[in-house]
Amino acid sequence: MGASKSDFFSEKQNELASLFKALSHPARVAIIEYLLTVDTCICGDIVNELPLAQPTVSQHLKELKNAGIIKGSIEGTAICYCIDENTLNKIESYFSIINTQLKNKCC
Amino acid sequence: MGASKSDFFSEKQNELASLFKALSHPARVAIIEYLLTVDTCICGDIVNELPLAQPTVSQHLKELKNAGIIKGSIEGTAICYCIDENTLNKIESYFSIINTQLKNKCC
DNA sequence: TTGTTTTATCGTAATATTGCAATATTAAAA
DNA sequence: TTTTAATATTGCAATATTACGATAAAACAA
Repeated sequence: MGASKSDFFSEKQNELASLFKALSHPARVAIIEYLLTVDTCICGDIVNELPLAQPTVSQHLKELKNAGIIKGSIEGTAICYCIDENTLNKIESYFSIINTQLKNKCC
Repeated sequence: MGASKSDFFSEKQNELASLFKALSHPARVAIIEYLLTVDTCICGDIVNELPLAQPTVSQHLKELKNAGIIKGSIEGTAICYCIDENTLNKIESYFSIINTQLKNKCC
């Protein structure tokens, strides 16, 4: 096969897996970290920050946007990208809950 | 191509991407969540919890183990699996730092 | 209009992932 | 030793991902 049997898992599990998949490439981690280093939303120049061709970066940005991890707004010829704080807060909460539950375990 | 150009990114970015990749499949999210529902490490019976064949589950467990997200110890014929608290704490810290930094941003 | 800049999409090649049947391995039980 | 049970490995087919050249689309400038 090759297609994951997502029908057999809960919607929440699939959503979480999608979020992690969006972050599962070093280029996309690098994009997030670059967006963090600047004080405002970034219009243009993300392509110049990465060692990848423009169509490749565009594809990675699309995946981050589809997953809801970043937001993009058109600003003339350029597009301004921001991290979606809401989504990242949700991810932190998820791990926070896991780690709280782990406190009472054996290992 | 198809291979990611990991040489062009930092070691930390590659490590993070690997962790997220390990969590990027609903079956592996389900495994983590199942390990959380029990009070001790689980010996055996992970295969019965998932709608996947035994070799497939074994492969998913291997990926989680290689990423350092779970630990497995041999216990007779069975293998006992636990979540690696250390790794999950690191992931939470990562998002905690990101979210703190996001507090001072525009969007 | 024509040109320029920026980003997206298409098409395609290379590689990776997913899933499972068949089989192997390992350790305990009979 | 032989059997049984649990997990791992191999091999392979189906599908997904990654990367980029070529090209398109959108918005502004001259």
